[in-house]
Amino acid sequence: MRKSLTRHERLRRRQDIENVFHHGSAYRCRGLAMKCSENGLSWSRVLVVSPRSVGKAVRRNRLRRIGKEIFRTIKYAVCGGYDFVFVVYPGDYSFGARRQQFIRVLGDANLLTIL
RNA sequence: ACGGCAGGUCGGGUUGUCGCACCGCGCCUUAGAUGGCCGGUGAGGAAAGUCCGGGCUCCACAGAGCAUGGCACCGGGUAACACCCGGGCUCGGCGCGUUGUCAUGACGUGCGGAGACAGAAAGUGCCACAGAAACCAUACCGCCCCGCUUCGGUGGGGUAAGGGUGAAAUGGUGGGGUAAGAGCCCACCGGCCGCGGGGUAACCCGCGGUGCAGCGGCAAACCUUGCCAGGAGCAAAGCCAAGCAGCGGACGGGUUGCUCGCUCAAUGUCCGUGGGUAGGCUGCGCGGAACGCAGCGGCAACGCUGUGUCCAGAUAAAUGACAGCCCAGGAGACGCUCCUGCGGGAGUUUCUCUGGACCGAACCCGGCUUACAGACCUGCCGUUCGU
RNA sequence: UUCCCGGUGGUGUAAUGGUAGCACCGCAGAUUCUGGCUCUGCUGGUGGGGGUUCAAGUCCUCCCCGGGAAG
Repeated sequence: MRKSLTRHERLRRRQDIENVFHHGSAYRCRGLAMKCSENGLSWSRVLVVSPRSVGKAVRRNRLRRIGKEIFRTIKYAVCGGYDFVFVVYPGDYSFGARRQQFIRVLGDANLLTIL
């Protein structure tokens, strides 16, 4: 399976994002929060966001990119048909630790097919 | 060699795997830039703060003035500026020379530095406390003269040199003069006025006159003078499809044969128009105040000419993840070399560990300001070593 | 992205350019058998740097922090 993460697999419209934030189910662990809701499509869409408390634009951009990278690499195991919003909180975590956070939160939501 | 100051340049590189965005009249595919392949490109010196100045867009606009805001030595640069360059003046620093003092100094000159540097003889206002007095008048302690005196002082007058107050006290220093004093008089310095010379100008130099009652400070207080500014900002603005609110028109039942009128129900259906917001496209990055190199002009900022290059375009917002090697830098270990005051210090091969700051384009430029690990270059200063 | 406000002790607020006050809180003492109330005293502040001025919380300028508006 491909490991890409194209424009269609990202949440881009303001209306869709507001919808997930207001009506989605919430899951969280230390360092990460997730909201998701069904989108009626055959594939999933994702958005990674870092709050103001992380720091300045450089640090927030970097956290967001790491989050996108993690989702890209574990995408093959995630159920389709959902919109995800990940909120990445600050903390001194390695790439592997961040990856475990994503897997745990998705597991709590019962949206992992294998593993 | 080390350290400091000032100015300038740069601000990690490279390989592999996976991944992202844009571009190509590239190729395949598809109803269709739908998907794929190939190739190219992909953050900064500050992209930051949003403090100035422009371009660009729309609105307003006959012309002029007022208000408001900004700027303010002079000349140049520039599209423009509160920026830059050169010059002047003032201030303070260091060095040198002359002169003087018990001492601090004064003057001249050189170097490098700072300055929002128009006007306080147009007017208004403020200058707390202290002080006699803070700008229009004058005297607290004093000094001097005259009178009285119980010899302690006291009354009248002159004076502003000395003391005192204060951030600031009516030009400064020295001499003459005087009852004591005072630009009262003189010399020098300062100020003002006039003339001459130099300079585009700011300003400078020289000569002469004037005792200087026009003369304190504050304009980042009001203000005056001169100059410059119409307002908003790419979320500007334009276009596209859809068509919500609204607007216009058409379409009902009953009463009667029909029309008007009245009444009832529906507050609907269809057509047209359609502001704003949301969506898409343009604006938006191949031709510009662009960048590199060379030549010429200019003290310089900068300009001109020639030649070459095309160099990010995202939009909940593209440059990432992992691994390896190299390059700077830091720490440690075993050795080796040199110096030694025998405590140690300096340099270096190899190995190990560590390790790259400030920070993310959002219409685009020119500046300013602020943040910043480290490296390199140039100049000056200091210390040490060698010649 | 653009624009606009604000910052004074721990908290809430005053201050024509001229000694930074007031209230609550805190601390100490007095009063009380003890605590509270009350009384007396004290600690502690102009967000930071630079400039103008004799003198700056106030005027000018550059940063820092906080809040708000437009869509």
